[in-house]
Order: sequence, then C-alpha cells, then structure tokens
Amino acid sequence: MVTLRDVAERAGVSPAVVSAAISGRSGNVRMSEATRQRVNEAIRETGYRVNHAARSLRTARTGVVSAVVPKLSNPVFEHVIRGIQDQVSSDGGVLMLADAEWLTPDSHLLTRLAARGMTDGFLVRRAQLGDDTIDALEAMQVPCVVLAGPDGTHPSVWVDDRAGIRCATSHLLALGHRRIALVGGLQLPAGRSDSRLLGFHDAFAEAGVAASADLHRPVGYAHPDIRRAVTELLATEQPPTAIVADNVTVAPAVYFALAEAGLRVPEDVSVVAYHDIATVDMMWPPLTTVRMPLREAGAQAARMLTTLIEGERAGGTILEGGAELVARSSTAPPA
Amino acid sequence: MVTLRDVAERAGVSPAVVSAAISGRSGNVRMSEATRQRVNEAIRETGYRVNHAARSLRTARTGVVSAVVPKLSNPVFEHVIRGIQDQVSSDGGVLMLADAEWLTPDSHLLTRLAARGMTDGFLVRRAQLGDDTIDALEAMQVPCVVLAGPDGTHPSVWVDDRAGIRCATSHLLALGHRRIALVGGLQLPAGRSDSRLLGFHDAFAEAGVAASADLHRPVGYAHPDIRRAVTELLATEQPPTAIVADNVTVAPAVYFALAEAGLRVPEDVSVVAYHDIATVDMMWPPLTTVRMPLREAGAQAARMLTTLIEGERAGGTILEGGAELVARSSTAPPA
DNA sequence: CGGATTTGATTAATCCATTAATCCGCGCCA
DNA sequence: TGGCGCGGATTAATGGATTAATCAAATCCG
Repeated sequence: MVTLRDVAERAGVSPAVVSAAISGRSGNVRMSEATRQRVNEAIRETGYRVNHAARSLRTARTGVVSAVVPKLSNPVFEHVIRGIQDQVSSDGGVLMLADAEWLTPDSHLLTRLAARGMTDGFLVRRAQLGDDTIDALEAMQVPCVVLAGPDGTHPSVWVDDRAGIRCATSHLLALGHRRIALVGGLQLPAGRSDSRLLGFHDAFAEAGVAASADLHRPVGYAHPDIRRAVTELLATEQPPTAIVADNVTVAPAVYFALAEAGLRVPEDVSVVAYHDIATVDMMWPPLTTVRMPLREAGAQAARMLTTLIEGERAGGTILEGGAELVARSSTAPPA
Repeated sequence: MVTLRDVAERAGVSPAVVSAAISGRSGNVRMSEATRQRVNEAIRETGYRVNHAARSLRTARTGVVSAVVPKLSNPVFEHVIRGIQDQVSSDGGVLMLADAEWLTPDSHLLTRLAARGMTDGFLVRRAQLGDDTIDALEAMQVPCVVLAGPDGTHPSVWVDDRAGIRCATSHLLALGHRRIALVGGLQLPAGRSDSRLLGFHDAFAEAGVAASADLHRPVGYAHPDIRRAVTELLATEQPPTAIVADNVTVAPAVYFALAEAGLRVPEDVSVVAYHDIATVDMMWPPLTTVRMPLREAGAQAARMLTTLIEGERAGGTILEGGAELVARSSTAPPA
C-alpha cells in the first residue's frame, strides 16, 4: 500500500508538504509552485490514495453524513435524497443512507453509526423516528438536522406543506369544486397544528368559500386505510366531488377506491396529489399534482448540517415558495 | 472523549485486556471471568464507544460494505437491499448505499469510496454499471460481488430470471392464451443469451405450444418506450391476448397503453408482471405477479462478499427455485 | 549593515485501538 | 530442586495522516 510517506520520499520532500498539497489547507506549511507540481506528479506516479481511517483518526472527522429516511423506495423522498447527495458530494463528503425500517429497537443502527464514529452528523425525518431517538443523538453530541417543519427544538428544514396543500386545494376550488376532501397524512397529537390542514383552510378562505366540514381524513399513508377512507367518503350523503391526496404515494389507493365504486376520474371525481413524481404520468388518467422544491430542501438540509458540524447552530427553516401545480388529466370541473 | 485507555484505567487493567474484552478475540491475552466483568462494567460506566477510525487504521478493515443499486426508489430492488442490510447488519457490519444515478463519470463516487478506504467491498448490479467500472474496482483490489446472473468473470448472485419468466408465461398458457407478448427488458448484445427470453420459450415448450413469434419487445424500462411498444403490439393484425411485463415497474405503463386503447384488463387483455411489490395491490385491477426470492439473493450476495473479503473467491451463483405466482385480478382466460 | 520578515520547508508529537512479544507467579512432575 | 507449562495479565510497537513548533535561508528596509 502506498502511503503518504512514500509519496514524500519520491518527491523528495517531507510528509508535511505532501499533506498540505493534498488538503489545500496549508496551515504552517508553505510550498513553491514547483514543489507542488512535483508532489502531484509523485501522487500520480505512485497511485497514492489517502487512508481515510488515518485521516479521520487524526482529524476527528469522517466526511460522512448519514441520512435516515422513512422508506428508501418512497419516490417522494428520492428527490430529497438527491438534493442531499448532490450537496454532500460537492462538499467532498460521502452520504450514508439508512431506511428507518431498518431501525428495529434492538438494532440501534443510529447510535451504532454515531457511536462508532463513522459519521459526522445526521439528517433525519422526524415523524418516522421518534423524538426520543433524536434526543438521544443530541445527547451523544451528534449534530443532527431534522427534515420536517420547525418544532422549536431541533435545527430543521422542510418545504412549505401549508402552501403546497393550499395550491392543490385552490386549483380544485378554481375549477368550481366545493365539496373537497383531504385524504391521508398523519393524525397529529392535539396541540401540534397540522400545517397541511391549515393550507387546506387557507385555500377556502382565499376563495371566500366556507370550508367543507367533515372531509378531512388523516388516516396515515397505508394503502388499505386510504382506500377505506375514500370508500367511506363516497358512501356519505353528500360525497365529495374532488379529493386532495396528501402525498402522491397514496394516490393509487385513491384511484383504486374510486374505480371500485365505479366512479371515473375526472368525470365523476377530481383528484390532485401533493408532490410530483415521475410515475404519475403513467397512471390512468395521468395525475395532477403539486410539485415542491424537495431537492432544494435536501440540499439546504445538508448545508445546514455542515455548518452545524462546524459548530454553528441554526434554527428551523421552511423553504418559502416553490409550490407549483402540474396539471395533468385527473382534474376537471364538477359534473 | 472516552478512550479505551480510560476504560482500562478505571477497571484497573491494561488496554490490551479491554481490547480483548471488546472484540472477543483473545489472541495472546487471557483474562478471568472476574476481570471481564470489571471491564464491562467500566465500559458501561464511562459510556465508552470504540473509535472506528483507530480500529480500522490498525486492522485495515472498515466493516462497511457498499452497495450500488440501479435506482434506490425501485421497489423491486428494495427487497434485495433489505436482504443485504439484514445480513450485513447481523454480521456486525454497516451498509453504505449508493444510487447508480449518482455515479456521473466525473464524480467517480465508486473509486472514491474504494480508494479512500471507507469500504471493504462492493455489491453492484452489473447492467447499470458497466463492466469497465467493475474491472477498475477489481484492479484496485477491491472485493466485488455482482448482483446479476453469472458471466464467468466476477463472483455473482442472482435469482433465476429464466424460471421466473417461465412461471409467468406458463400461467398465461394454462389459462388458454396463445398470443402472448413479452414486453420490457434490455436488448442484450448479440451473443449474450437472454435468460428471460429463454424462460419465455421454456414455457411454450413445456406446454407443447409453438411460441408466438414477433411478440418480444425488449425496449428497456422507460415508461414511454413500454407504452409505445404495447400500443404498437395492439395495432398489429393479430394483437396479443396477454402480456408478460418484464419487471413490475413497467406495469403501469402497460396498463396505461391498454386503457388508452380502450381495452379492459383482464377481459380484453391479461397482464402478468415479473417481481412482486406491495403497490400492485392497489393498481386497478390488482396485478398478478411472480414473486422471486430477492431478499434471499441480497443476503446471499452479502455473505459471498464477506467471504470474498476474507480472501475466499467464489464463482457465479443462481438461486434455484423460489419463483411463485401471485394470482390477483389482472389475468383471465382469453375472450 | 543588521535586525526583522518572509519564504519554503522539516521534525516530531499526536490521534486511538490492536496485537505480537514478553513477563510473573504458581503448581506440577521427574 | 529445577524446569516446564499455563493461567493471567502487561508492554510497547504499529498503522498513516495531520499539524504545531521550529528552523534555515533569502529578502527587505530604514
């Protein structure tokens, strides 16, 4: 194995010079351009690669950040991950991904990662993780940025859910719908205000229309639950003429329930989903969605984590704006 | 930060003892049960965690394996990843995931990971990576197991695609279909035999039926391509009465093309897809699939990599059997 | 001209866990 | 009694990069 020492010997300089040449940071070491050239040449000739273990032992920094996402295969989160990866990578770091489903109580993957000093910091999605785990990380002095709306406690970043749902709802109102359902999303513990529900009401307020009551179904994201919720809504006396799906991932379940009830989209019921992913193009009919700047959110979170690792604590951030309606074929004026 | 030395002091022993107590491997060091107890206690009291950098500097091993998958959000691969994760984790290791899409030519993430010595070995999916990259890794002496059928060159593991497609096709033949299309999958370079096409023909042979010619469309996995292929098939003089979708991920595009043509599933055309994922339950109609032991394949690959890292080279493996038809509502006898 | 800077480097300590080599005392056997 | 073996530990070298402290020579400046 080629060590830094070997390179130094070959270039006829001391290890300190080679180290400085590699890292860019010169510290106390200065070198002429000629020397730098010689070092670089020696590196190329020997095929030298820095030993990551040695470096991070010395510097007490790994250059690795970990992200724990609710579900890797969730295409919504894919965009966030992409933003994180791009940012981390362009900062010269490496991203370590974990699926929250791997975190069985006994595996303690998180603390294992953190404890073993494999990782400089974490990006986590609150909902799926539990505040206790996050607090545990904080207790271990592990820098941690939360991918979610601000909670006043942890540094956090997320898109503006409120504006996103408002955008979806406004679209339906503008088409003339009045009985609009909001399906999916978590039932928050009393006290925590649901930004999505707020956005839903914002839209009605903005349109000067009284919000349809009893049409909010925060039944989570499991397909069977969504399906049941929609089926039940359709069975009421005044069924909705349009549905806002909180999170595009549940849209197939919404379509399913409608198809099962013999209703056509958008002739009988319009559907808009929150978040935009590639596959909605191939749903039948193609699904109208609201696109959010998820990639930017990921990148921003990664940046925030970097500064946090360097010691500068930030607060909660919501990325303003960026909500954009992508009209496809699943919405139309009510019959 | 608590070091091993601190623990040793607290327990009143030498660092060597603590190290032995932690790793289990005793080497030259022996200790009484009483001492072991004291050490463990000291570890608990101090909250000591081993310094990963120091350990891997000394042992020249990181305990990290990397997997590069075609697309993280691909739910098919999710199963494979799960298998890998479980195995790696139960071996005390850590999994590092990368999406092949991150590997732009200039980022050279792979070689970066490998070169920086962050990783003991790689699991890669051949198709998406290119043989050159794999060879480069080999040249760097990085242990590498390929997730794909054997090619006589690299150690590899995969499920039996041939048997899987045979299973799907046989199901359709048993229902009475005769004009069956196989849509999706890569067009292999001449010379490489396509195990999926072989499985397709196996089924016809087994049923004693002449295979329908001209109904193979290896147009890749992009939705627009799939859609076009199906649309074209439907426009021929003798359109297929059933379709085998090579890879469940393209099934929505198949449904789309059929819906667009005004055809109903399964009344007008039956559809079976290769690989089984949770979301097919909510397609309308629920999609019949073939389930493969993907999780086992992932676990097996991880095990193989571990032995490879320890120096024992293995050959190509195909997991025998395990193909299982999951009948839902997208298949029926031809009209 | 002589002290102060600047340029261009070197030396050596340090990070922390692992492990081969070594050591001590005790019991056992011939 | 001397030597051997063994249980139970310790010592110290090692891995490779970083960086504060230091140094020699060249340059500058009043």
